This record gives sequence, structure tokens and C-alpha cells, in this order.
Amino acid sequence: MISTIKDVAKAADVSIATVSRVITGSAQVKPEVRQRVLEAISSLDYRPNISARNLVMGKNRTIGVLVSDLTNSFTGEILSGIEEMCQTFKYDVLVCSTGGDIKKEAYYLEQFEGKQVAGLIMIPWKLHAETVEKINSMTIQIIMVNRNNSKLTVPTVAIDNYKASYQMTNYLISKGHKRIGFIRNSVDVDFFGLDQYRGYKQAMLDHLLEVDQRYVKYGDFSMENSYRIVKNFIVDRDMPTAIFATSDIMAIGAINALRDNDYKVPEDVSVVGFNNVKMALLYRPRLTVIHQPLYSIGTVAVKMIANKKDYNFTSENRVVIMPHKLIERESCGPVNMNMKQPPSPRIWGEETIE
Amino acid sequence: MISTIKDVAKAADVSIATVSRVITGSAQVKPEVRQRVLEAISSLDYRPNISARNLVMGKNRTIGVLVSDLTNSFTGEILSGIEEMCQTFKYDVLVCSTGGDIKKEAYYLEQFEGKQVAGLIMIPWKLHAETVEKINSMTIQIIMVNRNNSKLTVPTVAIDNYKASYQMTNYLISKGHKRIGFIRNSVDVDFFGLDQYRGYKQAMLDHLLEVDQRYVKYGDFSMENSYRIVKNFIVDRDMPTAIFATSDIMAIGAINALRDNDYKVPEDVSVVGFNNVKMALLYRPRLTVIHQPLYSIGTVAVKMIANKKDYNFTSENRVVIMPHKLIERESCGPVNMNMKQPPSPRIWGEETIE
DNA sequence: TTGTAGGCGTTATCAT
DNA sequence: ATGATAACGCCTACAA
Repeated sequence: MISTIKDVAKAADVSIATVSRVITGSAQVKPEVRQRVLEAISSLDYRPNISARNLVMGKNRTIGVLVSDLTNSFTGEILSGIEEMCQTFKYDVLVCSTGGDIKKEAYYLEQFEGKQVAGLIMIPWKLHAETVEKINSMTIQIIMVNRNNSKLTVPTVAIDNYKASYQMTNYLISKGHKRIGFIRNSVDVDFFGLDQYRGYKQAMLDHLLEVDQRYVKYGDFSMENSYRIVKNFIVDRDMPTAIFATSDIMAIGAINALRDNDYKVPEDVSVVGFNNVKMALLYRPRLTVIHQPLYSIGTVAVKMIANKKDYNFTSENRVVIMPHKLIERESCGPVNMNMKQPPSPRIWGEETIE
Repeated sequence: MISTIKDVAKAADVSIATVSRVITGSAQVKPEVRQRVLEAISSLDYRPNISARNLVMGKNRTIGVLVSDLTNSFTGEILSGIEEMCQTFKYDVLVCSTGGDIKKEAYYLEQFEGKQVAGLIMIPWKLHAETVEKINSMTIQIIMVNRNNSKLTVPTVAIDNYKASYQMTNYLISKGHKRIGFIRNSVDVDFFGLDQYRGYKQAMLDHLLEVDQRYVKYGDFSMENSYRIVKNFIVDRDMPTAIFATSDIMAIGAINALRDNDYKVPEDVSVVGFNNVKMALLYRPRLTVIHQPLYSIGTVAVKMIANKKDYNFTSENRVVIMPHKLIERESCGPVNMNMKQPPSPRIWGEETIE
């Protein structure tokens, strides 16, 4: 049987008010009484009921996190930062996963509102127009992670995707590449993919290079899709000399497609990634990438909720930009002018996870 | 301003009891009244206060999850199963991460007890003796995932690590390997590492093969450590023909060390992994592994809490065994009797994540 | 079918 | 320093 504050009061022969004082430390209690209470607590194995406490306190020390995919290490690394910072701020972390399902997204948004969480951090794959509207009209504090959009009015943490992409494209160009494949994401209204594409385009333009739409493809963050995209480059016998994938997993998919067809990376084709998840370093060749401070992004998101006043968000001043950097590793080299074409395209099975 | 059930009652001109009835559906309400209430709810944008509801219902629809590492995709995949099943059972998922810190482990165990969660699922790296004791004496329902121990008295979900390991070792032997390196984990009292080692040993014994302790090493689930272990095999000029790593990441670390020194996998040395996280398939060569149904393990853990009575746990009958399988891919081949030794061991930098 | 009222376990505001 | 007691928002007998 679970014991309540009343049981403790009875056992220690004091009022419940006194018990409450010793557990909250909200007021002085005579040491000997305090001792009696403490003993009663431990002998009865008493723990305060959180629901009751939250109810009377009118505040919910929990932060909700709404993610698209928990198995993704990108999510995991941000989540890790969120969790750590919540520990220091004494927030509970409530996690829900949508799998990218827009219905679930709407449902959980309402659930979280019902729970009246202290804040909600969203780590979505893509931003649907309907969701954006809903988000803007929510009464709870929402922080958007790594996604942005002109219609959005809630605070956001992200890197400067435009600059990062511009920088990486410049780097590729500096290595002599002119035909640069670009695997982007998130059609829709999402600024994530848009900013990255703009950065790529501008860098090309600044070097008087043509943006050839045959080389600009839409992925969906999956390795399978980028594998297919590169496979089509091979089938079409029209391979760019470098491929800029806007996620590490997509970069790996691209390299795998290349390798499975006897292209060498980076000798024949250079491939670069985006994010710098752990796998970017585990994979061989190690990926040259744009590094995003995922863990820090998570911690900042929590701070934005905990110290809302300090940030003083307005509709103009609502996005916190985190630093990124370009990390040179092994998957990118100088352009190879005489890239060999394989004798003939092969037949491939699709890659799937058993 | 957040509205309560009273506001709704006033707006709809009924009692709060009636409002409560329409939101819970616990009793019949005249359709027109019901309609009025519904309208009031939506116009006031009312959401029931979860704390109040939980308080009066005397139950806490939340399941705690205590993990060691959120960035690990092993954790992510189990968590994903947990989350999904919690959705269907209408549980909230409260996540805490310890980073393997035993103090934090104890702290969170108490926190969860205080919250009186419906159940607590633990996904630890290793099982410390002190923790085991604490776990056994807890009043809340705990489910242990993927770890076991003779001292433990709480329900557990896991695969049969002994059989899995036995099977994999047999497979290696069937490929002609006799000198098989084994990278194990979790010293302590943990059955996880122990069972796997026993399986390896038995398979060797059953084939009259010597278990050479020079080839049995302790990793810590990290890629860095297994990299170092294999590097030492090279330095010692004493390389087994196959390496059985008890986690995929450690297998990748082993392969990377091999590759960085011009050993070919699987031509020169075979390497196999354990778990089958997504990376096992993304990496090249694709890893031959023991597959663990991580997602299902997560779902089962939740079911064990939700349908506790059905499982009828006793101290003898407390572990639920999930099916595993051996998946043949590319990282393991027949033994190479004439494995070349590199001219001389090189100097390596340690692998670190920036 | 609907309303009244008691109680869930806490915290906090009064007195004392 | 301590003890009554009134909230907190909700559910549910019990009455009407």
C-alpha cells in the first residue's frame, strides 16, 4: 500500500503541514520534529505524489519532445542534449514520436497542450503547412529545432543552413568541381531544404557555374533514396564529379551506390555530408561534412524554455543561430577529370533493413 | 488564460458533472446538452488537466525509461518500440539518461519511485551489483531489457545470448576458422557478457578447439576500444583469422583498425557483429551479425507492464526470451590460411568524435 | 438525465 | 514553530 502525507503525519505525530514543510524545505522546522518526520518518511517508504503536487502548484515541470524518428541518431544526439539540460533544470522529459505522420503530429500537439507542459520541443523531419498553422496558434511554449519557415512565429534553434551550404559548395568548387550533384530535402514550405539549396545555388552562381537541374535531386533523408538517385546517375551515364548530400545518411547511401559499382570515393567521385552524426566518422571513407552541434542545439532548446524572459522573443527576433563548421575528412578530394565509366550499369537489389 | 471544467460548465450552462460525463463518456447525456458542452469546450479551447485527472483516478499513465545512452542507435530502436506501444496503451513515456553513471542511476530510480510511474523499463549498459540490489527492493514495477543476472528478481526481456553466441561461433568454425578473437563486454555480475562468452566457449569446446585467452578481450561497447584491441593484435603480430565482436559498433571499430592497416575484410580477416543496428547494413562491407529484434523487445517490455497479470511472473519464471537470428552478409568469409602480415605495424591516431 | 458534494494528495495562507 | 483549512481540477457516488 502506498502511503501518503497523512500517514507520515500520523506516524510522526505532527500535522501534514509540518510534513510538507520538511519535504519542501519551505520553512523552518524544529530539528527534533524534523528528525521524527524524516524517520516516518523512510520507514513508511513515503514518496510525494507528483500529480497532486503539480495540481496544486499549477505548474508542470515537464518538457515535451515531439520527434519524427527515434531510431535516427540525429534525433538521439539532440535528445541527449535536451535530456541532460532537463536534468539540471529539474524538468521531466516526455517523448512522443510521430513517424512523420501528420495526423499523429496534430494529435500529440493537442495532447501536449492538454498536459499543459512547460514547453514543447519539436524535432520534425519536415514542416507541413497545416502543422505550422497549428503550432502558431498553440497556447503552450513551442521551440522548433533545426527547421524554419517564414510563416512560423515560434522560437527556433538551428544553424545557418544557407551559409553552411554556401561554404560547403565553395569548398567543393575550390577542389576543382564544377558538376556538383545536390541531394536536397523537404519540398513544402520548409526553409531547411530551401536555405540549403539557396546556399548551393549562390555559391555556384558566384563562380559563374551553371546550376544544372539534372543534378539537383530530392531525397527524403533515407539512405535508400539517395542510393537510388546515384544509381540513376550511373544508369544515365551522367555522373557529377562531386555529390553534396544534405544528410550524412544520404551521403553514405550515395557512396554505397558508387562503391557497389566500382567507383572509388573520393578518387572518382567526391561525396560530402551534412550534420556530422557519429556514423560520419565510423564509416569508411570518413565523411567530409558540415558539422552541426546537435547536442548543444538540444541544450539550448531547453534553455530557451527555462529562461524564456532572457531571450525576449519577438516575431522578428525568434531564431537562435548555432555555429556550424566544415570538417575535412576523406570522402572528398580534388576533381578527377578522367573519371572512368563502368562498362555497363549493373542490376542492383534495393537496400532494406531486415 | 487556461480554462477549466468550471468555465465550460458555466458557458454551457450545466454542472461540471455533466461536462465531465461528456468528456469521459462515462454516462448518457442528452444530445442537445452534449452538443452545447462540446461547443463550449471548443470555443473555450478547453483541455482536461492531466494532473488533476491522474490524481483523482489514482493512477499514473506514465512509463519511465531509464537508459544509459540516448545517442546509441541500439537504445533508439528499442525506445522506438516502447514509444509506439505506449501510444496504443495510452501511456506517457518519461525518459531519463544516466550515461552509465551509477549515482545517477540510483537517483533516478528513486525519482521514478516518487513519481509512482506505472512501470519502469531499464536499458542499461551494464548491471552494477549495487543497482541490482536496489532494483530488487523497489516498489514500482521494473522491466529489465537485454540484461540479466542471477541475483535479479525483476522481469526481463532479452534474446538467448548463450544460444546466439554459440550459433555464431559455430558458424565461424564452419567457415574454417579456428583462431577466433572474441571481444566481450560487461565484467561484473552481468549475465549479458557472461552468457555470450559461455556460448563462444562451448562452441569452441564442442569442436575440440582451444579457447586462447590471448584472443578474448574486454571491450566497452565503444568503437574506440575495439579499434585499440585489434590494433594490439596487429602490433603483437598475432592476428586471429576471425573476430567476433559482441556489438556492431565494436565490429566496425575492429574492421576500421584492420582496414587502416591494409588488411582486407573478409578476405584476410572475418569480422562479425551482434545486434544488427541499422549501421550494420549501412557500413561496407555489410556486417554479418546476430540480429536482435530491438523494436519488438521494446514493445514487449511495455506489454509486460500493461498486461502484468497475463505474464504471471515468478522469481523462476521472469525472463521473456525473444527470437534472434544469424544474418549472413559480407564481413565474414572462409578462413584465409595465408593471411599476409603487413610489413610493420603503423602508428595510428586514436579515433575520436569531434 | 442532471446536479450536489466529497475526496484524491499537495502546497500555501492563515491563525495560533 | 506548528496546525487547521482552503484551494488546485477532476471524477463519481448519491440524490433529485
